[in-house]
Amino acid sequence: MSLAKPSLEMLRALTDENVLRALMEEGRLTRAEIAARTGISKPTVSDSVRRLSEAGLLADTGERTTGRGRVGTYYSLAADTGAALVASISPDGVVAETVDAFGTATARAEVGLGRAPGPHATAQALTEAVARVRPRVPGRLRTAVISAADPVDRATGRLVHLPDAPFLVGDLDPAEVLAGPVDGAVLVDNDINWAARAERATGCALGVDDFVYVHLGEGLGCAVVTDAEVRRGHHGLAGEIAHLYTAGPRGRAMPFIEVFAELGLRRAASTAIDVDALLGAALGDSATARRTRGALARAVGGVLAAAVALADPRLIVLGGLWGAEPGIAEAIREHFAELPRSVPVAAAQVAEPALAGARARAVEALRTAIITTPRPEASD
Amino acid sequence: MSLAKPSLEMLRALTDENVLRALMEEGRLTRAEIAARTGISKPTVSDSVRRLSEAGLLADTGERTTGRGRVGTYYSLAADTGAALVASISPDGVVAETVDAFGTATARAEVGLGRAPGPHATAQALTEAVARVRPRVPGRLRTAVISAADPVDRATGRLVHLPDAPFLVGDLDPAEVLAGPVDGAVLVDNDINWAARAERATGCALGVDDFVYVHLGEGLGCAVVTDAEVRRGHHGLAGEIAHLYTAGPRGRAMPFIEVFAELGLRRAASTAIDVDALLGAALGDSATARRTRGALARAVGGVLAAAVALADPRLIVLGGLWGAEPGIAEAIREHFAELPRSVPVAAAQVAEPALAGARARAVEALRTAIITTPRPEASD
DNA sequence: ACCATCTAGTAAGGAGTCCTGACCAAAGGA
DNA sequence: TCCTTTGGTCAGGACTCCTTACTAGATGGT
Repeated sequence: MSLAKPSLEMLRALTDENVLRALMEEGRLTRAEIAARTGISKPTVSDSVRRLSEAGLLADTGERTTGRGRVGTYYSLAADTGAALVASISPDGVVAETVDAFGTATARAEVGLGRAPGPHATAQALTEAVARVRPRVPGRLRTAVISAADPVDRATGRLVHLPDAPFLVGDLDPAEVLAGPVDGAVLVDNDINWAARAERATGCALGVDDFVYVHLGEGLGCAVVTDAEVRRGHHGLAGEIAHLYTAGPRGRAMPFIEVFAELGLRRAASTAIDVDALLGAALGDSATARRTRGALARAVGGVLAAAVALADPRLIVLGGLWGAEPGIAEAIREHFAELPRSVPVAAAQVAEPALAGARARAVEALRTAIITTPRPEASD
Repeated sequence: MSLAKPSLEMLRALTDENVLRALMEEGRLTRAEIAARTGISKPTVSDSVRRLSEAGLLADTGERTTGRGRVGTYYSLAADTGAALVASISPDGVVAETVDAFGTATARAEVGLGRAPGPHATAQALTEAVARVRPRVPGRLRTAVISAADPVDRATGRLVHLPDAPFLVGDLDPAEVLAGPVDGAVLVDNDINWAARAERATGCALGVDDFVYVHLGEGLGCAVVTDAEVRRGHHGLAGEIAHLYTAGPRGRAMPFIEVFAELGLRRAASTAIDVDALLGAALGDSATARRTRGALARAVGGVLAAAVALADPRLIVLGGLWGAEPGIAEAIREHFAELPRSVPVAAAQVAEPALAGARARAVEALRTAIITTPRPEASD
């Protein structure tokens, strides 16, 4: 039995939610406009606005309608309903932003990191970035959404290290670092998953319910979107494709990540791919470059075939430093088109994709937090 | 804006739904029992029962409470609320069942098929099976849920033929065949997907939200369950693993289905696996049998690794004629345990899994149909 | 045999929510 | 100045749900 019990209180809450959402989407509205937008009658809207104003969630903006007819009063969310924190964490540095319930970014700070910074320095950079945006926004930070360049454990939100995959950021628990400045829930996910959500919201996978986003950079990963959601799997490690068996050089079956070892394209003493070396070896018109491109295309093709077989996407999106490189992407596309059950391949197009995806979710989370704010019982 | 508009009608509908669901789960209840179960007050329940009785959805069963206190009246769903059809279609034959809203199977018929029957004979068998159960149930057949032993197109519900995969049932549109006897929606899905749902509901994957069900029989396939749902993908072809690249004999990368050609285990002039030959070649203690088992385990292991990489399941379930065969399953399990990121492997345990899964969904669909039955406006 | 006890269901009244339709207030245009 | 237009309020009514008190009818103890 997980069926909501009907009650008048529930109805009222639904009315208030309608009113709040209308204002979050539009910014400011008169009561008559809210009534027209939501389909709720004018007296009911007036009641709801009074309730929400008394609870401190709404406020008269002071603005008035102009034009024919009686002057109307514009209402908007109260100024102190709080903000949400968005941050992206990678070995290059930390970017932190705050957004309000209208989806507007209100502050931003970037903190760079030197070479091979380690988790301690990264945590400090995160703290620093948050400290820089914090004073520039009014109200509380009611929730945080974090993107990290490593796999994220779904249950704990901690970054995890998988065997034979590079640990780019390192052992870090963003929720712990943010426990001070943020007084609500902290949601952490992998940057590739956020990038996929961003491509679905505004990029080349606009509105596509089933697609696979393949990230080819220093690390290898992908995001699987089915039925309009990124599917994270039990531990949150869905899409960690380093160990997927594919075709290596000379037709041998081997884990995807091993292909780069065979081709001599991994960084020394690391499992990370040497992107500069890869681009140097694979671009151009020489016979060896063509051979390298072919080897990469076959290896990636095996991965794409696996994704198609298991997820049946409508589209495949290529992202990452070398995955989105036109010369290589074209080779992949050509090879993949030859395989049975090929699907369209597109290139990622959203700028700062991980941050964009996390930002959209942060707005949602903040709105939900505002709507579910416990309100005092009406009594006077 | 996809937010429900609040209204009193919606509240009443919710109350009625609570009452109906309580009765569907319990069979018969007095109004006082319904009130206790749902948390709704007794007068409100009485009102709802009166409404629903007048609409013909509920009826006094004639039974009365015994024991201390005033006699109570038992109510139950009306006898003519209809039934749902469940059918499983495979080259072996058709099994048809009807279920009522309580989840009880009320009639069953099986129609066998000869060797290589073809779609026409299969359609006839389906018609015949339905004709046999139809007279044994009162009321309409308000919905149908069908399991088919071939891939199913998600948009149309038709069976589809994939290159290099056996087309076991053949070109068939179950919805068309059933258009006469069934007057509601017809839902068609692959038998492997239904089997996975059954294992999640009552079998070895009980309550597991993320797992992969791998079917190894004449055909090859799998079902991917993430976030508690089977994910079908854009066309409904998620889990069609015949073309997935894996390790073949002598370490060569090749599509999964090709491994069986290399091992000489496919049926003549077909892409179907010769299960008898496979079991003959792989079982026993001879050196060649051990070699064959090893080759199969490596090939399946590559597929499992791909599924783990892309879906991150908590569990893998092996099903199908040779996948659930203990000797082979053990070889697969042993090999898979050696790979990085191994996860537990279990054997399927539900009997008639496809039918069981479809049956459960049929009950749900029927219940929803009854609850959303348009009811006459109260007016006298 | 009688009465206390227990339970299903009803009745009455009240609180709360939403809507319709009439009405009021104030500004712009004719 | 008067009419039109528009935001907002008021009054009344319909409806839903709940609490409290009560009735009906059976059991079980004394």
